[in-house]
Amino acid sequence: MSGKPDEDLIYEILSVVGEIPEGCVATYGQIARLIGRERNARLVGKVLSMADMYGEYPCHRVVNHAGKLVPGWDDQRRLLMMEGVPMKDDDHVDIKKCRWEESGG
DNA sequence: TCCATGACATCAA
DNA sequence: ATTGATGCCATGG
Repeated sequence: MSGKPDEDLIYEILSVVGEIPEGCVATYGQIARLIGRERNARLVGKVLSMADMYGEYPCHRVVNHAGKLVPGWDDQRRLLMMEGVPMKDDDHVDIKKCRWEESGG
């Protein structure tokens, strides 16, 4: 089980990212919290930046607290739109409507 | 150890 | 919305 320290984070982060339902988005802080690393929101982003080499995960469903999309990634907007995610702007999703409620209430 | 970086979060102006 | 500052912490030189 215990491999390199980063592998554990990668596994937990990607595991949560893979749980994000279609048509919803999650924030970095939200994911960081779910894995018990609320302070590691930045690590989430760092892992997602190379998540594509760890498998196919819906990393496009992860945005920052303001619902802003990833800088320099045009496809993200297109991917979110075709999932039915409400957009506020070309660079922001209406996170108030599509925020993933993993607590269920 | 010290310094710089980062797909972040939060506050103040 | 934008800019500046601060907190947070893993990673790399």
